[in-house]
Amino acid sequence: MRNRQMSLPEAGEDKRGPEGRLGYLLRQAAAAHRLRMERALADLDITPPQFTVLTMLASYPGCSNADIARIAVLTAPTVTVIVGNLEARGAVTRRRHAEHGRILHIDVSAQGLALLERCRERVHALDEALLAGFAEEEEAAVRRWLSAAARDPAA
Amino acid sequence: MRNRQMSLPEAGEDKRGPEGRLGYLLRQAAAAHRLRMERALADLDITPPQFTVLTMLASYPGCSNADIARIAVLTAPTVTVIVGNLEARGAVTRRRHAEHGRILHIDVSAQGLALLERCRERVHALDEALLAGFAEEEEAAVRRWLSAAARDPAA
DNA sequence: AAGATAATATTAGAGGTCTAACATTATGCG
DNA sequence: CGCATAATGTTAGACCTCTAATATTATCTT
Repeated sequence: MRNRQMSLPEAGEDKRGPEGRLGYLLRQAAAAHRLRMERALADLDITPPQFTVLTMLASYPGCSNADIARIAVLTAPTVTVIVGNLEARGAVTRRRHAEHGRILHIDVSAQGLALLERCRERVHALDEALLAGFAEEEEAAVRRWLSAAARDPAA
Repeated sequence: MRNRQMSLPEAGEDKRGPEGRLGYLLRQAAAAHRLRMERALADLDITPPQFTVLTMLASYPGCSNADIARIAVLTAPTVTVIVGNLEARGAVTRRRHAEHGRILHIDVSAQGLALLERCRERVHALDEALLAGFAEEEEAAVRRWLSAAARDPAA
């Protein structure tokens, strides 16, 4: 049932090649990268968002749910879900702030640190692959563009 | 509770500026663009994925669930959800193939077409904004890079 | 013609993401 | 001090996305 009547386009053709709309291209590229990461991490039983949050927790130990939401540009409920899954998995633990009774500090467990190391190699390899065949000037343009697109999600 | 003990970074600083990891930048940029689209379309009661699928259905009328999954690079269950919501909303209708009893053809309703037109203006405006401040050479590099990143989600 | 293979559509289950609403705790102002 | 405001964490509900499994229908092979 490939091309029934009017020959549908293949992936990368038509509006979905380099001439397509930028927003569409951006979504496709991000979805493909997410899927590659998901599959690269699947046997370690960790998801890409969990890896991202775990990385931040390792960089800024003891920060709170709200802190993570701010630096990861996610909402508080989203972070609650991700940290909940990391906790259920044993990668992080939580403790109440000494004086501020409401705040919960999050710490990466030894098991979580070991897990993080194993993830890093694979994710970095995928990141490297994103640059294959591009000159430094092009890379600089891409970085500048992505940073600009990431700013002001509210605007 | 801004900077409690060790001064957490602001958005766009640290690993999240143009020097950050490309995969991370890509995710942030796509998430920001998705959120902008969500908010731009919210009052029309349609989501970005629904807009994407509706656009494809208008371009290739009468194609099936599986056709959409192929050209949008999504899985069949995902498309089932999105088309189901479009149908519940009255933007599309479905009919059985004349001879192939299993295939369901999807058609955009008049209401769906009118809706699509209203969406297009807003989405195109957001797409234009993605290019503000970038030269043609840079745009070409970005397009080439996004297309490369979007290829081979399985690899 | 009969059985094996492939394609289509759907359901179930898990996880991520948002908005809206709520409960709890800090902080600030009169 | 006491109340208003803000920050933190959570729950509820909706949607998108995946993998895995199932049912139905077409097609191919022998």
